[in-house]
Amino acid sequence: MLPNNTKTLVESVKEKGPNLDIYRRLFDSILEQRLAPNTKLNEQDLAQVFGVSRTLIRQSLQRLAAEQVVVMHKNRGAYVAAPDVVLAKQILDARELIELAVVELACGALGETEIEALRMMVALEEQAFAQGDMGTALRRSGEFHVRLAQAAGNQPYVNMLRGLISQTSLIIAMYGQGEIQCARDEHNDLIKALIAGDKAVCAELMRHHLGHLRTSCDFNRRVKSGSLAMVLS
Amino acid sequence: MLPNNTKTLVESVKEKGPNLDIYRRLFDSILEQRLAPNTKLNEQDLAQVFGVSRTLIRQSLQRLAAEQVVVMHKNRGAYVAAPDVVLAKQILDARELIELAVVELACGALGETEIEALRMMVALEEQAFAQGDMGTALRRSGEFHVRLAQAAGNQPYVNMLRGLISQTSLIIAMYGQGEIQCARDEHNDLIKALIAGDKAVCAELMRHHLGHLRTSCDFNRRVKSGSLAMVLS
DNA sequence: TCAGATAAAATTGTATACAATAATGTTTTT
DNA sequence: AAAAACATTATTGTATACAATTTTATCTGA
Repeated sequence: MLPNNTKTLVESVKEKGPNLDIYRRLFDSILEQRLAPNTKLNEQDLAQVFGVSRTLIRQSLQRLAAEQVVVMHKNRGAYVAAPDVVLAKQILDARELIELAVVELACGALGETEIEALRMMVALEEQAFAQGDMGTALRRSGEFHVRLAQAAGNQPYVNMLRGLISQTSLIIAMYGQGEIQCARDEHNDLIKALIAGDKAVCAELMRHHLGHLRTSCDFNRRVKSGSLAMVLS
Repeated sequence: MLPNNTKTLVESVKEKGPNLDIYRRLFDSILEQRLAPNTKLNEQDLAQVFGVSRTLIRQSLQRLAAEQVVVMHKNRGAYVAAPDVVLAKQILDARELIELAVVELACGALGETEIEALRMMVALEEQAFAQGDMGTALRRSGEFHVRLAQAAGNQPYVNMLRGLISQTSLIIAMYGQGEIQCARDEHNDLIKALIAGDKAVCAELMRHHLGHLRTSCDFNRRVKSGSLAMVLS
């Protein structure tokens, strides 16, 4: 059996507003890295934590599985996904493809409202970072990118990117090291460039931004925390 | 109320091998356009048709909804998705983005096994077409593209493309006119070009191929069949 | 006759109960 | 003591039961 990280799971999810639905809370918990890759997601435990029946828990888990944030093994339950090195690189490639397309669309085409919203997201991200809440900062960093895709005005891009970004969180959790957030000003730079409207510059900024992500990962290292438990199981 | 296309639904889904699971059968039924956009998917009816409880039906519907093939309205049930003109264009744009990336990866990099598999898919598609089974032909056409993405070796591309292709089926059902399949030889041409290994040629072929899709759609026309029922509901 | 209100039916949403499978612990055998 | 076989427990998979909501049908009053 897994060394009981079930309790950790429970505690990491509790004490939040009761308004957010179960899916969202699980999703955010994973994005904020309070649920490590390979963590087993026991249905009954989660049902108790959230105060609902297993029915709703299963719905959420299945939706997360459809997004590749969770993997479900038949008759053996759900686990936080843990992309291997090969998949991790594919995810980052795919993300770059989408993000460059987004930037292409958004460049010089942002309305005042959208610009304001993006600036707000950056502010929130920096605030979380300043408070040392890295999990929230990471999640908000992702939300910035999703918001940008929304501003670009292509719904499939938004959907696809959302999935890729959540998987990026998993990749960072597994292979990340050092200061991933060190380049968070880049979001502000990107906004400026998008307003300026030079597509080549925007694309280069985004490429550079995502490049940081790659270089901050050590794909040689054997995976982090949760996975050990998985191996021992 | 909707003019009872529930019976149509039932008949369109029945008489298939019992091995395929429910999700797959629903998915294929939509891809083969036996379930028109906006068709209501009644849970109890489906449960009876498939001989299972609503539990499994709901699981399948929720998964289809996660893939945007079905939309679920709270307390009002599931309907086959019916992308509007704006979304339809976004979907085709997104599909082109992914497909071009796939072609870029696959160009000159296909193994003998993959080539053989792709040729097989084309043969199956043509066979269905020859037999006048347009639904199956359309589905297999999509499967060819998915198979190509698999051969390209990037899993996220496969996942994203799968969703986009299924939505393309809906777009064709709603806006398509004339001979969509008229250019089905293009799949064979594409295979040849991929083997030859000229990326520019491959990209151009794919662009052209997807261009056919756009030109075969009339986005001015008001949507087809099912949607009227939706309006009347 | 038609609009609105009210009652009945149908449909979806959630919880619970039971079945099937896997994980764990104990006993038995060598 | 180690390994295999069995029994027990825990967990997931599916069906059913009940609650909430919406839709349809009926009734009422102008």
